[in-house]
Amino acid sequence: MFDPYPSGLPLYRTVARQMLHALAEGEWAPGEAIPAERQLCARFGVSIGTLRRAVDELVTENILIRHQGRGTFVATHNRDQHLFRFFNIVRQDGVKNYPTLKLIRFGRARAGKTACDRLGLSRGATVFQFTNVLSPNNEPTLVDEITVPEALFAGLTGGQIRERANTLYDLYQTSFLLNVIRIEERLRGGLASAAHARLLGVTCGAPLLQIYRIAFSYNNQPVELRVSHVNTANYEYFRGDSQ
Amino acid sequence: MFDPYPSGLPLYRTVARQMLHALAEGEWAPGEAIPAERQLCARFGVSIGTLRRAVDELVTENILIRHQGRGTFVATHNRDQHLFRFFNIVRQDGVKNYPTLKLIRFGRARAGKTACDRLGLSRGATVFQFTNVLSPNNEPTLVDEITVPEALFAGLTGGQIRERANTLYDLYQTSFLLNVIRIEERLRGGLASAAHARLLGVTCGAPLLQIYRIAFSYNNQPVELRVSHVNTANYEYFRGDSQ
DNA sequence: CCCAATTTGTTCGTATGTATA
DNA sequence: TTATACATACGAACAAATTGG
Repeated sequence: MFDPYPSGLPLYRTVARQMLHALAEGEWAPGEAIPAERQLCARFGVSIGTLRRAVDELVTENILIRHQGRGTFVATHNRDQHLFRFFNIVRQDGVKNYPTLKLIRFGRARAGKTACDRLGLSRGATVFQFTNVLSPNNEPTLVDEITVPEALFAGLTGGQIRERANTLYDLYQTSFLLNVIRIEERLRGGLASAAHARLLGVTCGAPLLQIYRIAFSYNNQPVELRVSHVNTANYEYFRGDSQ
Repeated sequence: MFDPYPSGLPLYRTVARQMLHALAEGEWAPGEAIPAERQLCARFGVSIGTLRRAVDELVTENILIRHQGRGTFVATHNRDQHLFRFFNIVRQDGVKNYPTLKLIRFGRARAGKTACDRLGLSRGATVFQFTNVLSPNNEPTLVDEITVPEALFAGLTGGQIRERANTLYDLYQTSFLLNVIRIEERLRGGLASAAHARLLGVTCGAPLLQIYRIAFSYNNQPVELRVSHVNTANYEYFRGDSQ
């Protein structure tokens, strides 16, 4: 059998990569339990210690979740602990409230230059573009302009976005088998355009926080480009911990 | 001997806390190697596996650094890998360049209400306040307004800040035994005041990125409050990874 | 250049504890 | 209660990197 993982790596890391491969292939689906440790030891031909270390890696990356006595599960985007992992806007008094979401626009277009670069698309590729207004505590606070490749999101409709039961990333996960496991964000200060001012209920030229996000799935595949404009009069972007 | 760490915790965690205690007491100084694993096993009366797990915790928190064949060292703020751990401003073309720093103001005052709250000070406590302009690539880009408690920084002078060889946090570490190991940041959009506009070479009312930072040492002790105003015309705040 | 001592890194396995179904 | 699963703790054996002679 072909071993796609060059040696020279520690055994626990090659096991982790093999598990990542199984996840990317959809062998283990989000929300489901993966086989028990002993079975995985047999499958990969390693000791319990080595296997646990491999699983440790995927757990610290928030790809797997362990529950003592129950099993090890593929992380999903519909668990409360994870709702705020990719939503860093909190009210200045510290209140965390998941926002309501209103779809303003949905369309299909050819990707621009930056979208091609950021999403790794070839020129002329088509994308879906849509705009959401997010309102924590029913206060319109963010405008999200989102771009995703049609190749990965075949058949996506505005109705799916409107009628989704959980977060957008849960929709990506359940309907398109795309698991967002990592994001990169770049933040700047900016001024409200007329359109953004209207959507957020501020004056044109008011200061806004701008966030440029790329969301990645397995194998560092970019799946979403998102530009957010945030009214930080009563809210702020919070970053805890280090790293 | 009194055990300050209540049981019920796993053994490896109590060992990690005891090591943290030794670090906070200054028994192991920044840049120095801590005793070898076997010696630590003897000292704490645990097996090699348990000790390594305790060390693992401090390594993932960037408090210790392991080097195979050499030893385990207390992390410092003057290593290249760590220079950018707490400096997240990069040029939009991706170039990372450590900035030159110019001290604009240095003074001593009574802490205001927010400073007392954030730094855990009692009313009327005195603080040092100083202002820096940071210029990556010799372009004035950030204004940092910094507040630190006099109780922790006894004798701090503007000269020390000007003549420091490395980063500010290296000065905190070497001169005041304060190790910044974690930060919290809150970001907002704002407009340039006249003073900030002059320092950054922008027009009054230009959009700026505002960063409110609290820096923590061991035991979650806050040691510094910092408000940054960033001109993001050519630079941006970058956040990689997840967590 | 090689050798030996030291130190951390990896892999193995066993035994026991704790949580869940 | 019982069975299963993950969590903790122990320690042996060997590999790999570093240092100093």
